[in-house]
Amino acid sequence: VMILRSRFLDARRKRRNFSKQASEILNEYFYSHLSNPYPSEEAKEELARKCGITVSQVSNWFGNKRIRYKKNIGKAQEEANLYAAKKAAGASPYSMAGPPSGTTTPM
Amino acid sequence: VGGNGSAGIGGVLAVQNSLMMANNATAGSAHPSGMGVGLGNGSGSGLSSCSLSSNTNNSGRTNFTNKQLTELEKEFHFNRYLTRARRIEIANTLQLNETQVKIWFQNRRMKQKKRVKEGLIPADILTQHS
DNA sequence: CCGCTATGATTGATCGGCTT
DNA sequence: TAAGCCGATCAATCATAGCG
Repeated sequence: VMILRSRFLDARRKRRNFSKQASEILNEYFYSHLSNPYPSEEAKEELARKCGITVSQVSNWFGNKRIRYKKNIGKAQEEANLYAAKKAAGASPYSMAGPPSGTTTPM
Repeated sequence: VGGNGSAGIGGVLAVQNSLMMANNATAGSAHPSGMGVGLGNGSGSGLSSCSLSSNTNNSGRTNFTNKQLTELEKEFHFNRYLTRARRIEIANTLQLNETQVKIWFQNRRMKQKKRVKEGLIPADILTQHS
């Protein structure tokens, strides 16, 4: 049993956390577009370039981020929200529309 | 951690093994497109019962066995697209639904495309052109 | 050195849109 | 009109990195 179990540790799950800076860029984008955190293919390419990762990795990051963000809401996530608020204040040519919720999300 | 309740011992067990690898070509076209907005969603899961030979988890996710995956891979290399007849035959042999076989092939194609796109995997057999 | 959490990747299945 | 495919995403899970 369990033999076979991943014969050779494929280079797939051998991940390496992205650089702090890459995470910064991704998070900034994510929180700056909370109303629609779905970057276009072009946006993904640019993010990938800035972060030094592949487009697929950017897609994976947003996929994981969206889901994990939802699973929290009301936790440190809101705290991270000020992340965007702060950076957005500085420069954000994007439009911030309807935030997820005013105060606390009843549910 | 056996995540799923796969038999504790002497069972099917099996974690994502290294059952992948393949190549092929065929480029597709990527197009951006507007889509739904905002997070949120809400997959309506209406599962219940079903205790046949389908190993679905608590969710509606089917855990294919190594045998099934091996057969599907084999078939995929033979043909990246299925005919209705072939699909039925395979579904029958592997005890899967036609839909599952169909979906598996679609996902497999996308997977390969992705590999070719960035990864250099290719070489692909079936480049019969020019 | 160990246990737990954070995080990147994989994948069966779903959704919308377009084609046949 | 229905069925299949594509592209993107979801949702659950795996496996490892990293921190205390």
